[in-house]
Amino acid sequence: MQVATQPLTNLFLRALYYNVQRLGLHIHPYLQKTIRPLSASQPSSCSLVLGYLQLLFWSRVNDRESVHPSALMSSIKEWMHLVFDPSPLGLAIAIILALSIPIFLHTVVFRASGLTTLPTILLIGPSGSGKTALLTLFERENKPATTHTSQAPLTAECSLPVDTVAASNKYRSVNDPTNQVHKKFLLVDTPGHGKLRHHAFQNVTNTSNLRGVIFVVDATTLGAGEEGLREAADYLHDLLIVMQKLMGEGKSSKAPKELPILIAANKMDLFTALPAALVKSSLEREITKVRVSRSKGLLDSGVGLGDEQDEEKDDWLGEMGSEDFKFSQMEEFDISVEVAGGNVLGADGASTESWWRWKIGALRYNIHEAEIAVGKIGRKPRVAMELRRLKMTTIDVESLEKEGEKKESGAQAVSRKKRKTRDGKRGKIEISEGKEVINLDGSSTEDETASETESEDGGPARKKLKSSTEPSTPSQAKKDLEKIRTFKVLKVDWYYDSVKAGKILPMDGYLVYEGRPVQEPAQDLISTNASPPSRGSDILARAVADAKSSPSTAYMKHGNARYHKPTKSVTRPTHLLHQTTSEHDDPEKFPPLPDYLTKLYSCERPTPLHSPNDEFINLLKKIKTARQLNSDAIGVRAYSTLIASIAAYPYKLTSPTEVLRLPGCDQKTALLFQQYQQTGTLAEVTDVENDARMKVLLDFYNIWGVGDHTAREFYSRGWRDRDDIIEYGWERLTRVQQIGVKYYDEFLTPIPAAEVEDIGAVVLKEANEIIPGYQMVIVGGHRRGKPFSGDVDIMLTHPDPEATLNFVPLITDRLEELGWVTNVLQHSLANSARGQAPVAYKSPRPSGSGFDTMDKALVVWRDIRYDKAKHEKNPNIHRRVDIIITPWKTAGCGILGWSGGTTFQRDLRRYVRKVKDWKFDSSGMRDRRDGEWLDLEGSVVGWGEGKLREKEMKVFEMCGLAWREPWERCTG
DNA sequence: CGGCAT
DNA sequence: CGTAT
DNA sequence: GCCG
Repeated sequence: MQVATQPLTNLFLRALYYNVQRLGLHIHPYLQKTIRPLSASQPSSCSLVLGYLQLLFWSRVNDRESVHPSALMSSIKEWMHLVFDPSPLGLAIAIILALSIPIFLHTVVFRASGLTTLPTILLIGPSGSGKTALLTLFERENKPATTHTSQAPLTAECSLPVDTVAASNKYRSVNDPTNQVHKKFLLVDTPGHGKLRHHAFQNVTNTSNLRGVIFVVDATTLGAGEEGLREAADYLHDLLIVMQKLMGEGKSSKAPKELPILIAANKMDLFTALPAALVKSSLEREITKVRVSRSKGLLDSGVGLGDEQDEEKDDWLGEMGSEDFKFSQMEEFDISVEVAGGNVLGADGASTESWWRWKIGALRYNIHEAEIAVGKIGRKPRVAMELRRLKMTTIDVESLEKEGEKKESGAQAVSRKKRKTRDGKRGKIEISEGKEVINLDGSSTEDETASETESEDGGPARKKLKSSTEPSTPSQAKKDLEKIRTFKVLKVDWYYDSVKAGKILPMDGYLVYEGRPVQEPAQDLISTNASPPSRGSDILARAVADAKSSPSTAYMKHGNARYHKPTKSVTRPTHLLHQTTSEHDDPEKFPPLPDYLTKLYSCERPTPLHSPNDEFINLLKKIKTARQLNSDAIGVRAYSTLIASIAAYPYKLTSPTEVLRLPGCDQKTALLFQQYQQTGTLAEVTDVENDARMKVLLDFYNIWGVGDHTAREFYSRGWRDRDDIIEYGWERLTRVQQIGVKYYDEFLTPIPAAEVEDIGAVVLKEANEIIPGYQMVIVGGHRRGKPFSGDVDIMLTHPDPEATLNFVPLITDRLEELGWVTNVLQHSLANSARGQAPVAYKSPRPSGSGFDTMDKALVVWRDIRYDKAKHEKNPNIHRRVDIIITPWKTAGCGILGWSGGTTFQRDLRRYVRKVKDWKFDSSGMRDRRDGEWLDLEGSVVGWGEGKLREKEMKVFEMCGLAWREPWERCTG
């Protein structure tokens, strides 16, 4: 073999590739991206093989299985040499390997499914751009034919050399097994003439297994104002519309998952040609024009005959409401646009190289056509998770069988909840002397991997999955299944052992998971024979859930994200309010609207803890939460406002028109009320509650330390319950999130008012042990009169400003030492940013005067008192406690800022901004014009009993607000 | 159509 | 981006 | 989603 000039890597790759080939395998190229930096110069096969190599390397380093195919051993040795050889190349490779190892733990090798149709690429473009020449080039690899104007679509079966570089003979060796490897595909040329364009468009919509479109333009005719530019843009616009529509249909079986388009700027060799970047921008500019005139219907007749004319009118290319068209707007429809220059007739091979590369990308295998995946995954839930991440929806064959059996025998499905006992986790949360230590280092990874390999689900135990569930139970469902191809996940060992045996071994012992790919429009099929979410780790249920609730892809197709609203009401309410003049709807008959309810800001009106309309309000709160989880912050704002408004209404609502009178409520709110009145519930709430995704998001969102963003992030990783988080993501959680997960249930347990007061008393006592003279107010929900609280908010203040300075660490340390506080989640310096002292928030503060005060600590609390005779360990549950320290001079502001409901707080801030041009927060009030601190409560002197309440009242007064008792600030 | 608490 | 009200 |  010719070794001298070849890097060892290459040799090894080819050896490996040969083995892969012998087994009829293809490497899954979604790995390609990660490897590109290494193999950019040899795009195709080598990078694929490299992807596999990383797996070998990984298992070598982690040497857990001692199985190594002897056929590969020598190569591996060579490879290892290279890696440990301090050559720059070896080093670079080693680094890349190390970085990408986790990615390769999953699916790696795929066998191509028996596709009935070859992957197809369409060639489209105006006449004279050189399409046919390009076709011929690709077909023959080298010599473009001379031009002729094509009349009908021309199809050529082409072979893509797996290694493009091979064409230029750079790395080719005589014995190279990759020489013979070609991937076949169809290249369809379409006529360029305007009158024949419908052929091209029909091809886009009708071609099965369409992988991409190449739009060829003549770069010499694209100068500004030239007719060629206009024509090309025109054509491209219509083409993109067709593609957009196709992709927009989304779920239809025909639409590909993604549809890349290459704009091949031809004839770049001529000096009159526009550079590729310019081609792109001028096409974008021209398409913007086309788009505008199309939407006005002006150019309707200009384009072509027939089909597109009638339906075209209401179509808009790209992002709705966008001023300028950009190719990037097509991403939303999974259409990636790439512009690359080249030259069909060029002598040098590089002239069309970028086109080649694009084509290989478009033709790469994707998991959806795979039949077998091999990976280092031993357990089914993990497989399910990885598949979710790859958006590969399958139905577990095992669970389908169970369904079938159930139907026949009426036997119960043995719901053996297959969650692994979470022993692996114990290493992470250690309990020592009643004080929990969250172990943050990665030391437990080892166990996890180990427990993964030895898990009960993996290995031969799985053997009886399908083949051995013998014909004695000839369920029809099962028989149907046999006919449909399934997607199998096997342990890598199958590959190793196969190579060793020199033949493809039966998969029985290696099968980790077998599933039936879900054909997209098969939803009804699923929902009829499946009971969605009952079984926790049931892949079937998850597949169903996923199929049903994929709002992200479904809605996002149209318009921009801002208008993405999950308003998929099943029972669609009438869109206009019926104005039947029954006595209930007669505005005259409504109870008089209290004058405070004409007020726009919720801080201007009393809002009691309970309202006659609590039931309706609770439904609205659920919609609000749904808005939050769907990243619609503005929707949250809107619902907060209207909830606060309704909560302040002292009468039971009787009609939708009555709702319209309330501030923050409008048509939409009235309709919601109407629906509530008629059905006793709200369709959107029902939808949300039945939505598996929303359930999961809510569960995550309820973890302390996890907000809506992170909840969605967890979901997108494929996690579906807290166990998934613990199993797959524990090391990546922040410390407080780990605590949040650990005490999930305890933190959600309501705290009775008496316990709240008890905790307050303990904190006050200990504060006074440090510095006597402290005063304490329990703020938060408890102060508003809630019989149960979610957490405890203790505000401490002291007449002496020196006492409150830097007090938070003192008190938390003491409480921690005494054992009341088990964890400090967060020490906050929020107030210190502006300081205890009056200081302009705009101008940089003068240094030196006590700005290092920590004003609050968020801690985990547990009562240390328990009956030691009865219990060995402390049985009390963990509580969330906030300890807030405020200097005396702003204590009124502090208490006010910590006592109102969220909406009350917002509206208070909005109010002082609008009415006074002030800026309020719990550390005080400032003037927005000059940033000066305003002393609102200085007129209250002394520090005796009742002074704090007086100070708070003073703040209301100075703001021009009527006093509201804390229990009148329950805005929700 | 911009703004929406700090 | 999380927390607090 | 409502207000100015």
